[in-house]
Amino acid sequence: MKRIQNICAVDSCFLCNNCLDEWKPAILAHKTTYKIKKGEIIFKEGDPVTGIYFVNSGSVKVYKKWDKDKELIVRFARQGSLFGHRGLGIGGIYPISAAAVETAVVCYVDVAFFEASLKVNPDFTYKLLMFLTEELKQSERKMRNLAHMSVKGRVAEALISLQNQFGITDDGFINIDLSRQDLASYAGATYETVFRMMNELVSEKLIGLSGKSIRLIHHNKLLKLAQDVVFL
Amino acid sequence: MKRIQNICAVDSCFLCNNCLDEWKPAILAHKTTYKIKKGEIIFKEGDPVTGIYFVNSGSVKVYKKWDKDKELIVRFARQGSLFGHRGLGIGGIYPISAAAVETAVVCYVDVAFFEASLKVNPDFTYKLLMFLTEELKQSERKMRNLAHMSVKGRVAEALISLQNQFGITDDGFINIDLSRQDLASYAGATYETVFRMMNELVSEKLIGLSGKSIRLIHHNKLLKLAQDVVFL
DNA sequence: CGGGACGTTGATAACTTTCAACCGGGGTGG
DNA sequence: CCACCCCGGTTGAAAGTTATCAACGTCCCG
Repeated sequence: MKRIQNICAVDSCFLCNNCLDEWKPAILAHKTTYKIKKGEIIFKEGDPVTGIYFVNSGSVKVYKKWDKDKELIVRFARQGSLFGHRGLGIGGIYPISAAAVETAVVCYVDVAFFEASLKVNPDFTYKLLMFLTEELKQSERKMRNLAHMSVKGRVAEALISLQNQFGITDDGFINIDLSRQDLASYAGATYETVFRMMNELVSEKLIGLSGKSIRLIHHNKLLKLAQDVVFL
Repeated sequence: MKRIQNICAVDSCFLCNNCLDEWKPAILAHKTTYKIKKGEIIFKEGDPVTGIYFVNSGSVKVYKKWDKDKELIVRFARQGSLFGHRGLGIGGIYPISAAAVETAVVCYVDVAFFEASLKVNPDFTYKLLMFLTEELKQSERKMRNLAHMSVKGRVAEALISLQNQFGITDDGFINIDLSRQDLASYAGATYETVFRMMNELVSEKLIGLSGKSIRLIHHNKLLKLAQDVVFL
């Protein structure tokens, strides 16, 4: 996690992009920028909260640990999104961990400044409110899936979700470089089980593989597999 | 769900309680009050969003359905809390359902008015933001538990959580009248399995039963059972 | 008195994790 | 340059957990 020159692309930053114009100079003066290497941990649950992060490029997993070598990936943050905001509110301790999945550039502001932004900038607060509402919907949806959906369904859902978030490359593969381990953590199941389910999906011709890359072939059947009552 | 005279206890209402004083008359003029009988459904996921509810008395379960006769209870709302706010944001459709667990009195304001409150009242928006942040923390915590914790642990966790939310009666029992079915839906497991786990907990003397009522006996052991790394 | 909802229990089936072993490739140190 | 090691991927078998099914009991309400 190396501090670098500010190269924040203002128009793809949640903070800059949703703020009053007159507040932007303050942001630019205040924030710092870091480059985070693939795999590097940014903060861990239990760490005292210092600030909020905004993703410029790359991708970051937000996760909760369990048992030293088990975790659940709660969501991914990528360009234009933020993380660390769960540190707000009571406690002053991050309830989750964050690490770079793909080498990332992030902007950082400390909590005090962030809260000042909220005070000064009601419209920003409102935007953040909407952002949290969406996160909460996703979160509860995922909760229900973990409780009731089979692993195969969850894998299907995870893949669709990844494609929605990261898009596809020119040759049609999901545009993210994710280890199988992380995929498993995202689907909320073990490595081996996810692997087997992937195999089934391949032989049912619902997805295609090329090395680590994954391509969705039969989007509709995948959706149906996830028995999805689409109230996204 | 019967409309009744406004009997809102201002000091236990999230809306009234967190708002500017000058906005309160507008609220009082605008809101309506309903009495909801035990078991009655207030809205279902998929329904178009009409407004936000604030709980005055009683208790309401917020849940997601699955499969006609399965559901997952996401949280409970009781005095001083609100529900239906997940209807905010894009979509205009409730992503969750709500029903009274114990006969409840709730205040209701329509979305337009609620959003007007947010605009007029930055401090209220901020409070709501904090509320959502806490909800999100809870939600993600529960997500992790569903993914990694055993049913027994989840039952323990559910009971502790219920006691924290609803407190205890004079004779030490958790102060909520909840069907086993709902308890199971809250813990995210089947009826029968939860039943068996309750039996185990009883014979381990961690909890006590009296009819439907439940008393926690060995709080610490329950917590440990839930292997809880307490970053609440 | 009958019916239905809820509670209780056991047997069985299905699903998922766990464990253990193997493979192949990339990087490292000798 | 090569042998080795370690990591991530792959596979099979066994164990453990949880859901499902079926049956029965009980209480309350109509």
